Amino acid sequence: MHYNRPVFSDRERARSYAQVCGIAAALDIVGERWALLVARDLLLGPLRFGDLAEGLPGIGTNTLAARLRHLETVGVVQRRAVPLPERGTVYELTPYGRELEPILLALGRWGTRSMGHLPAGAATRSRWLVTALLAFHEPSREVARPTTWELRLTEGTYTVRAEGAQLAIEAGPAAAADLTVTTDDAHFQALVTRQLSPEAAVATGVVGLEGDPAALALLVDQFAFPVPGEETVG
Amino acid sequence: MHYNRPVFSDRERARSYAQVCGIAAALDIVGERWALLVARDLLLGPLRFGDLAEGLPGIGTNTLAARLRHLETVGVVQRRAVPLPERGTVYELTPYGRELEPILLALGRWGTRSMGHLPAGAATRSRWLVTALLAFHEPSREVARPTTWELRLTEGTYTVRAEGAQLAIEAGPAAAADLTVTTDDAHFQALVTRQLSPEAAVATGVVGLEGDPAALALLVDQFAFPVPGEETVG
DNA sequence: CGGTATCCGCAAAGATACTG
DNA sequence: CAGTATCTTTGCGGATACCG
Repeated sequence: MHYNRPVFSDRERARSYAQVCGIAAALDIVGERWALLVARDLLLGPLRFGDLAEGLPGIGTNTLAARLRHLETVGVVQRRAVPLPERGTVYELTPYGRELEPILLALGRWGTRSMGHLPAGAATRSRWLVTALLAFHEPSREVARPTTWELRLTEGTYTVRAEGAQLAIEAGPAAAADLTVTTDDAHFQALVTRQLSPEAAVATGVVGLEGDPAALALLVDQFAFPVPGEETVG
Repeated sequence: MHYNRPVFSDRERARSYAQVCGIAAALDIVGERWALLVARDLLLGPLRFGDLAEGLPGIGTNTLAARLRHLETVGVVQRRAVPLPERGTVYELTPYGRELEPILLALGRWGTRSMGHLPAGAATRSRWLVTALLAFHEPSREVARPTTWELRLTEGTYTVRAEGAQLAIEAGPAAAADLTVTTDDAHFQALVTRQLSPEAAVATGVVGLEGDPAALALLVDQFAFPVPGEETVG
């Protein structure tokens, strides 16, 4: 693996902590406001500028552009041209940026216990819900054979694939899913947090299935979300 | 475990990402400038306001006070009165704050590969060097029997204790050390990064030992620091 | 020593308008 | 759609003065 040495601008140098410490160095790179949230939204695959902006309510296009430029300079994000017929540019994590994944997921588990402070009108995105699946995946719940689910949620479709103790999720439809689950974010969240049983979900019709119905319980079982209200900080 | 629900001020509410996402919630709490560095410096034990300020060059006492107030409100840090004869107040991590440790250490390992951008005059602290020991501790290098080292470095004394695959470090002298190592930060760093052999260190007198000299090689062996120049980003 | 309070200047961030 | 330009607001760093 080879990377370029990023050339820091005067501005970046001025804001640098300038400490001989790995933690401070990391924060020089991803410590600015919004930076880690950009990385979070890219965990499930490349996104266009507009999709990123929509997924970061309140960021302002100038700030987003500045962050992307910075993250590109330091080797966390890279731009890639999308070929015809779609055209355009997408942003994706570099291999180095992808190594933030376990850190982001651990941070997410830690922060979940402090979600009590969120205001009533807090923003919701399907992508964040799906990312939480990664965070609360329980490797010990191994699947007997490789299984693929397609999740059609409020704002998009995601593919979940389990193989042994491994779980991989990416944006987009599945090539060949064992089960396709169609529902909205709220009901899907109720499912994985065990506030809505798979049976009830199907019986009441709030969740639509296509494929092997038994795979729904298997999906829910892959995750160990904290019980709401327990061990909460704030 | 019970925590209070933090009451966010108007300012904090205004800066909140307000996203239903554990990662965003975590950044609402520790995402501001300096916040995670305060937590880092508290990993090895409680500190006074002045010690914190000294360990965060450039922070400004008002900003430090604001951060500590915030971290206290959200349940990451707590103030504690120090009894006589010392008197005063120290800040320490709460149990919730202590759970940041693995995250901070992982972030530090990640950021270490980007330390190439640091300016020539970057600040150095014994505490950060010792924290790096925690980050690069290699659990597979189990010690045959519990061993305690006392490190007398440039800016203070630290106690390292290994037991099986576990390693614990805290600020302050050891009650009963197998070996006391006296040297400056630069030579100690050279030791643990294997740029200076234990034999050479002792032979040239740049490292002073008191106790079982064989324990020095054992200490160095507990850590797997990345080889400088290899797999560097920036 | 252990902070708090205040003022200044700068740079980042938010909002919005605009352009290729 | 993918940004840039501009304006306003806010946070941060630095200095200093002050108080228990």
